[in-house]
Amino acid sequence: MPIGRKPINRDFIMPLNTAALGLPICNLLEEIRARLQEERNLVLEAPTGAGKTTVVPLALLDETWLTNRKIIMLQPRRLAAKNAALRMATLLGESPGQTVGYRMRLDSKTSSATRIEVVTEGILLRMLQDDPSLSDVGLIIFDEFHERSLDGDLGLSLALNARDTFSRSPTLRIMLMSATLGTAALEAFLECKAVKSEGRLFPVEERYGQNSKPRERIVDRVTRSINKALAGHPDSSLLVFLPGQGEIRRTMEQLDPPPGVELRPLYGDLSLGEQQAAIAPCREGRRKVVLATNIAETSLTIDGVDVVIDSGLERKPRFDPQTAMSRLTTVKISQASSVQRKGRAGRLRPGTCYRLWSEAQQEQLAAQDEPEIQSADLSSLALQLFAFGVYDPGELAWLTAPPAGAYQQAIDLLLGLAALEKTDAGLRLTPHGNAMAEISAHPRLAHMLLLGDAVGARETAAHLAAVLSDRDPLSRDSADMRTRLEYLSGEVACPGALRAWEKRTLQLARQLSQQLPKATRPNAGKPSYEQLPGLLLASAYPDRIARQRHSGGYQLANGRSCRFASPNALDKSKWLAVAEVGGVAGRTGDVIRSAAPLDPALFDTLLKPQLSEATIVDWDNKSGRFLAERRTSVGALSLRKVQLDSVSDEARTQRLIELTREANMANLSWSAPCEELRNKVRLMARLESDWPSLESEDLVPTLEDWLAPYLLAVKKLSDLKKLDLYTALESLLSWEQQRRLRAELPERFEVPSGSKVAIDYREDPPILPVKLQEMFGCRDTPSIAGGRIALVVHLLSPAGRPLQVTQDLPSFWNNSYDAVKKEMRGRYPKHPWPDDPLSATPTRFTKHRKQS
DNA sequence: CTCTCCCT
Repeated sequence: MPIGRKPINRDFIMPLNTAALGLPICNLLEEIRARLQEERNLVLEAPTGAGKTTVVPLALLDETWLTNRKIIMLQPRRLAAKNAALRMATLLGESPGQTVGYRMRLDSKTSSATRIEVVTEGILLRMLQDDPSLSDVGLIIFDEFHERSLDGDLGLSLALNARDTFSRSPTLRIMLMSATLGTAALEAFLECKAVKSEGRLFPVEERYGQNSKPRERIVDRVTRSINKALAGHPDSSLLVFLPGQGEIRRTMEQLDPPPGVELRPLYGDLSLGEQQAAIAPCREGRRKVVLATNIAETSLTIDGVDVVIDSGLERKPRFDPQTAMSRLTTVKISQASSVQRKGRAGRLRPGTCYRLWSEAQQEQLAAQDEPEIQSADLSSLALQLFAFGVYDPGELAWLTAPPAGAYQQAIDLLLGLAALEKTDAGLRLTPHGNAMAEISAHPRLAHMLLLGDAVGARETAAHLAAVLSDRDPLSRDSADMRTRLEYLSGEVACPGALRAWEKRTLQLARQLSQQLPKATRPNAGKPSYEQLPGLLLASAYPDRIARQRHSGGYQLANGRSCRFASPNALDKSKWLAVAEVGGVAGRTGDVIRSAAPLDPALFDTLLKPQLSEATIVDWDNKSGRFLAERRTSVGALSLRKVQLDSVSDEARTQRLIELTREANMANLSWSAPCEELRNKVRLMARLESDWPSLESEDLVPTLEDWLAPYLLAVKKLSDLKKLDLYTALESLLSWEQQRRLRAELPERFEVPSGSKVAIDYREDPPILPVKLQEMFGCRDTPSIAGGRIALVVHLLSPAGRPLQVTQDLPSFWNNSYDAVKKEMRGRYPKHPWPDDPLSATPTRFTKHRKQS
């Protein structure tokens, strides 16, 4: 025991908890202790109100396996972390910073005596970076793990990895605390059995909607429901869950509340004061209707509410790997979320929850929310992994693995920001990327900070990065990023309402600035003061460099179009560096939320690395030949074109391949022999391995390999049709394969009459169409490929009409021939219809010709 | 038809 640390009187604390607080979790403490004594992983399943956050860490403080190492408890939110530390410290008769401390960005209270640290999830990643073995930590508790935040998932995977990599004794213990749904997956992942606790909520009655007007707008349904509930619960305050600000505003416009009822909006964009006003209790004799977004589901609790009205909807961001942008979508909530929302009505006494959907629909909701890792921007995660020496996410164990598409997008972005480079041994972190990983901001912003430093604009870059890494209260009024910079630099006095924002943003900026490498001398050229905001933003968001269209609006380097939501002074600028783009899924065009003018002269200096050059070749109908031009572009925006004198064979071939690929090879002449070759090779591939595929879906991706040599002769577009496709296809087969193809799958088959009948390879199995009389005496079904493929024999009448289709000739002679003979003898009397076809002489002629 | 929540 460290000198000077007061021994903790657990006997005093625990009875206090049990008796005074009556927390259900207290009955399970002995079991939790016993389990952690034996096992290194534990899942604790406990609903809200069980008291786990306060009681569990304190109860484990004196366990011998801790060997004086710390307990780290993770919280998804700053306020919750601070509150948890405060409650625990109070129970010990201390204040935060003694035995119990907390740490979060820009705010911490810890000391050398601190044994329990409550930290936000992002801090754990920084801790791991400082000490990858976590040598002074004995237990990590992930609280509210069911929320499945990106940092929580990543922190768990990295903590498990740290334990495996630096195995020591006693080992690091890991505990997940989660709400009641979905713990089975956690148990399986950590190979342990959950300890389950009761909750402490009052019963809440669930009332489902009738779904009588399914097409009614959500705002109208909510309005009706609020009016009904206000009448039906004359003394109650209401909490209404809506997806977003728009619905809150429209509902408030429609409502005409009775006297004594106050309407209070509540969402994250409101200032702290406005949020507190929404939560504050009413004056005596009055009641309130709080119209809230998801902020009231987890972050803020509203006391004095015993009726909840749940629209069943929420807005969620969805990262689109195609455009590297997140956009908002309105989606149905999960069952877990509906339980959480309902619980808000039962905190102090029994309550009622109105759900605006039917009981049958409840069953169809997803059981739980999708883990954030499945729909998030993964560029930060990818950079962190590389900084930890994890070059492939597959090296870690994941509860939910990062999706491949978004991960690849993240890698592409990091390559574009020069954080990664390709080497013969695969992708590696560059020194620049290493410096980026040290900075606690999105990789785009970290890159911008380093560039700002290199052009002698460290402070401006830090101000911009700070603005862009947090909620931006100015975005409603102004899209021009320069407005923020003027406030933060002190050039323009900041309005009083923005003082809190200004203070926090400057704090953030200072921290970011301190994370940059020590004073490097500006070495990358000197932009002018006017050029700076645009340059910095364009370095962070090169894919959102935008150029005005003649028709108005802008086109982005990523190919999409966007515009300002309302007339804006910025649209005098032909070029913009756009930072944030908004827009709701399903609506056409995106909205520019923040941007700065961009000086195109920078493309010749500091932004030169963003340019790409390409030779574009195309067929020119007028001159009847291929023309080439050299094109300089920023992403999808073309800057300059220069006509070239001649077209190289290589460039022309490449263009022809593109055209062929776009046409899915329909621009080539697929003759009957080509088709037959393809059919035959398909047959052989079914019988044997090692045959190439001539299917379109396999040929199109490999056009460069097999078609390119034949394209050298194609000087005009019309030459494509003359190209010898058959030879090109055949060359995909080895000589031996070509020989065997002819031997195994012959063009013709010799039937008993001596005719050499063409086999029809268009069907599988192939068809042998032959006059019935020519097959007399044939006891076995004809076959090819050394007897491995029985042909489908189409037995034809003398007029060439199919009489019978069979793959079993003996059975035909035995069973069906007699009936065919009876019917046909009258119609074709000149042809032979013998009683015993197997001993008759096969012939292709009539009786008369046969005799002659 | 003016963007959910959260964090280094």
